[in-house]
Amino acid sequence: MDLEYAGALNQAIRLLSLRHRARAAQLLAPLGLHAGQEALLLELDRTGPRIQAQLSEALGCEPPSVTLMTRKLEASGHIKRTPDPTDKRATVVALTSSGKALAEQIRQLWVTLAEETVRGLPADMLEQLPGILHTMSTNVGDKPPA
Amino acid sequence: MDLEYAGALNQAIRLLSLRHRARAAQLLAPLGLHAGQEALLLELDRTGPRIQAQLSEALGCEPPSVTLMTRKLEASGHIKRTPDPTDKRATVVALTSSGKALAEQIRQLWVTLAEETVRGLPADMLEQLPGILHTMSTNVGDKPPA
DNA sequence: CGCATAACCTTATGCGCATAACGACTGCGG
DNA sequence: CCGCAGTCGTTATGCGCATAAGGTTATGCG
Repeated sequence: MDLEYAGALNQAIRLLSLRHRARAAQLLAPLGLHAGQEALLLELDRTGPRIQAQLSEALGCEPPSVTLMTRKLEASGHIKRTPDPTDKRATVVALTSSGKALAEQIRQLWVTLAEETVRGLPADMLEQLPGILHTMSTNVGDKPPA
Repeated sequence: MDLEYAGALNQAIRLLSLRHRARAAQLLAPLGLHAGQEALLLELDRTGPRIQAQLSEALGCEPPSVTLMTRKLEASGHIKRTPDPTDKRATVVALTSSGKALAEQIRQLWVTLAEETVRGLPADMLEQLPGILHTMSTNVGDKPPA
């Protein structure tokens, strides 16, 4: 692999990360949300109440991050945290009604963001793109099987 | 645009961002670097000494971030910050010899990271990929011309 | 020439993410 | 039944990033 290609690729991924996240933050700000929180709300809306460990897995971030995010979203009134009756270690996280409403708005914003992001790309690329991105994620992200 | 497609796309970008950055951090840790610092060193190595405002522009992050990163890299001995003789507001940032050596190592690691990232993708996609990513960055990132 | 505006940097503060270290609980093997 | 490894969550700490506000120097315009 070429030094120049590798640099261009990594730099492109880094820039896309920064800008996509920044744009998401702009769109989410009117809803009173910070970038990253939307994923948690969408996941809960998609699958129903879940344990924090499951959220951590689904969101691709570590348990301490989930602890803080859930605390803040609870303070904002969008989720509710209750002790799991069957496992005294765990706490289940569920959407409140305001959280459900917010999830719906986020989905609309995400259409806007996605359209904006892929503007000008050929149609056949649009088909492949999610798969490509997913492949790269798993290539670079799967836990060491130890 | 489809709600489902938009969700998948944004989620894929978010996950790729997290994992690619996390993997970069793993690779950079043995060099004593944190993710994000490598871009600054590579930029300096590519273009020579620069003003912080130029770095801010090149890296795609805000001036306060550059201030902190440069302070820490200076504390690590990899760069040197000196007042600009022709503009008393500005400070020019230059690589030290240890910084130059580090930049070379980073370039090697980036080949590793890039190869890992695109593993399994078809060759014609590899050609288009940097352009695609760049297009998405600029789509979502250009400053409002205000 | 003088003054308002703009550019460069810094400080303060806050969020999302990470790792490390810890206490609480579960559940399995002896 | 008990002890111990593994799981769930939390706290503490640190980094990269952001925005907001302020100080200093440069510059362009009347």
